[in-house]
Amino acid sequence: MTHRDHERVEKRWQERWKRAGAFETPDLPTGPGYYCLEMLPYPSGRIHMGHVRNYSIGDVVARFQRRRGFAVMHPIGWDALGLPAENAALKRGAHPADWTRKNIEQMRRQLRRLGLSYDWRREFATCDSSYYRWNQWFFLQMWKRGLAYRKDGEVNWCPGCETVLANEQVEAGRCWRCDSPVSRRDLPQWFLRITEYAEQLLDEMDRMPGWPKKVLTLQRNWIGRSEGAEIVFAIEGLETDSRVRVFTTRVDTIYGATALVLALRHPTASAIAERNPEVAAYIEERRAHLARAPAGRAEDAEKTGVDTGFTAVNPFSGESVPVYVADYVLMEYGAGAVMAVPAHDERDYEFAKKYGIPIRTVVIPDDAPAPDGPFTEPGTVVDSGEFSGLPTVDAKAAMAAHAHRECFGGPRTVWRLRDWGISRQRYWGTPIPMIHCGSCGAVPVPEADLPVELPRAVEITGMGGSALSRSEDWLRVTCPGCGADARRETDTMDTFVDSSWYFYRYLDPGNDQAPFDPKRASAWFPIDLYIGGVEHAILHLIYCRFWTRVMRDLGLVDVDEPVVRQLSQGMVIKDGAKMSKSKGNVVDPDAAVSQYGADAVRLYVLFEAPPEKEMDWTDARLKGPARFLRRLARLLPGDTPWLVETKLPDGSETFARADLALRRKTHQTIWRVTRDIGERIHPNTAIAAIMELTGALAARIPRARTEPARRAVREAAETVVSLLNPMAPHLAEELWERLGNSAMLADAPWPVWDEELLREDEVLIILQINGKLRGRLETAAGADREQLIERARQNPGIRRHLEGLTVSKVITVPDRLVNFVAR
RNA sequence: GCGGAAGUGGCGGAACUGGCAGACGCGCUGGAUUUAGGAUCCAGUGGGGCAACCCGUGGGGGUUCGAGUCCCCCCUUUCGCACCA
Repeated sequence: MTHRDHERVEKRWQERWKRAGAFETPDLPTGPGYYCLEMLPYPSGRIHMGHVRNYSIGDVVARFQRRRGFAVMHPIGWDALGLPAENAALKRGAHPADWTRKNIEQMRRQLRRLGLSYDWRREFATCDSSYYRWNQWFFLQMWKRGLAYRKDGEVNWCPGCETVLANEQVEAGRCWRCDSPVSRRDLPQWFLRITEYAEQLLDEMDRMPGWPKKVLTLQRNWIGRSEGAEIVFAIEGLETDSRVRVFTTRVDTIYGATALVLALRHPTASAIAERNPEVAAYIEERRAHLARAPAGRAEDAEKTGVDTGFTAVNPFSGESVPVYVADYVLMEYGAGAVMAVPAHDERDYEFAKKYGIPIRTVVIPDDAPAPDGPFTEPGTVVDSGEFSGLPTVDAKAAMAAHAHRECFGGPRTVWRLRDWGISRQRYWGTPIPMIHCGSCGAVPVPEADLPVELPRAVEITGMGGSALSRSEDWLRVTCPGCGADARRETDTMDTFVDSSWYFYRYLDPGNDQAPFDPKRASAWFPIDLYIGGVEHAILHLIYCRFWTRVMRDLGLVDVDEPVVRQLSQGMVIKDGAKMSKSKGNVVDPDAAVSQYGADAVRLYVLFEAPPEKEMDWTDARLKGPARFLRRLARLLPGDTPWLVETKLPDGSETFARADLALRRKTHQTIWRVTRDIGERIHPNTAIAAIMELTGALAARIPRARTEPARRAVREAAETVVSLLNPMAPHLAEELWERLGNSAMLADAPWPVWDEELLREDEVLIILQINGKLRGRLETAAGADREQLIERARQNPGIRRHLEGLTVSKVITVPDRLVNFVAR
């Protein structure tokens, strides 16, 4: 096989597979099924190396499991809604739909060139209304159950373009297009009540051994369960709404509370502001300031606040403490108010120092001296009435219980996770199926009217809000409730909605009665392996877990979790940096495939590093795997015509030592590769093992003159080709055929190893004195311990070093080592 | 600051439950073939030493007959989160 042959060979096999429908999967598996899934790509225009890596890894597993006898579900589709399509529309005037379709065409061609074993009949794009109508349907189900609701939410607002901006459109606090300073605005937004599932989502993670620890940790932190207590303080002299709840994880420090601090947006802060112009002015000034601040929080910003003049009663001590309004208290977390304990909290300490709030120590360290600043560790409670003398842990429990008894609070758990805001003021997304009616309010679109399709004729200007809000024909409807004139909701859904359940749709992409047939879901789910980039460790991988639970509660699926095993593959970088157009370090997969072939490119990305690690693309290294493939192609059958005629060993042969050694290597390699792919998902070491076997095979071929020798060679040759198939499928098929096999390798069963041949009969024993290597010993496996020690003593290295020493003990590991402990 | 992960030849990386450190590959050196090669083949390749040997998995301690692997402390690099009470 010459340099240029790969193109012909690869095209040939891609056509064969297609013609034979080799990778088409039945809707319901007849035997055991395996669902191998990779994250679907966004059709940005061209595939990049991250895709090549992701899909190559998935393809290895899919092809492997298929040959192991599973019905393998291995689909692909397009995450086709989203902002870039609108940006393209702005830049070059193409309609988002056309731009997207064109990109899909192009990228599909690129993926096909890689020889991936997808069942292409299941392909769909999330911008198909036949898909997103089910987003809408799910939304309506959630609305019915109170899982979807509308409330004010904060958005990035560009006053220049008069539009809402996504976070990534805000650059250093300014609009990416017109450079106006971006402010924040409260607008009504749609939310999904994911917090309802926070506890389940968190607890289940203890039972998800197939997920990377890293991902689980990220998700745990994101959900952020926090155990503490809620305590009610009464504000003195304020008639309306005078009770303020605070959340704390350190109730044990409550006797040290020397202030009550409210968030800027706290209702009580507003009530106070009505009476106190100074407070009102402060709140307004701060909120205006924060509105101008860049998206993301001002982390090291200096804390500011204002003394309201009001006081609140600490229900534990009965003491009155001043009430402040300050910018460091978050309205969205806990109760939106905190008790300030400067002696035992960094932030309160900083705040108290600045405003002269007293610092009162109520917890002392158990063994260390008290620190200069706040003491935030657990210790022993002091000066705290009846609770004095208790260790922190006990005080927490006792005080929370006390609060509960006395009806001014009690134990409470709060979550960092917020409800999922799905509203986007965009055109190219799933329209939220709601109608606003003057008399009925927000009314759901009747299910029979779904899908609410995106109007094709819109003008995308990037100004003046979403294009939908300017699409009068589309906007105007009659209210399904009262028949009055009404308007459609113009917000569209976050595209994370699309990717939260797409993998169910692959099972039944043509279904127009339901999102999918539950029988199919039950047959294929949970997904056995889900591969994608680490960047989705949190959002996508939590949303899709949430969605599956909602679907479970709707009775659509019978699993709690969608994914058994998750693999977060590392990024592909170049010269130590992320590939990007601006850096000009993008490697185009097509160019590499044209030069070296899909097999070589696949082999390279698989071989270069284990999947979960970052991988630095280096052109020069691609030569290694490419060279290996070329060498193999020359070797088989090459100038070894007898290879095609030779049979496989059938047990009747008597093998010479070298032939037996080759057979051992063959079977050991089957074992290793099976484990490396099937269990560890480390194609890199699988490939190394195959290369080793190839080396042994190549060395043996010219010496194989007897029939048994040739059979051993034939076995090794077939094995190399067969094991290589998941990684380099085209060349493997080609060589398999050249070796005289008529059936496709894709349909051939995965090789099995002979246990007998796994074991070496000759072993190398390591000889040590006090753990230091002093000699080696070749011997038959299973040698007797005493004999082994005797033979070890004869070893020149051992004899020399044992001279003058007394052996106190000999440690042996059967078939491995003899270690003399001597002094 | 909090939390996680990782530090092994010139480079990417191997090393199952503690038992030959450096598999496999890139690169490099020497040789062969070649008009030429950024093609191919053979041999070598952790460091030091003529050698026997000695030293080597970020640094320092420890456990063990034996540590890349287990425990403690430190350093570095990375990735999340970031006023979450």
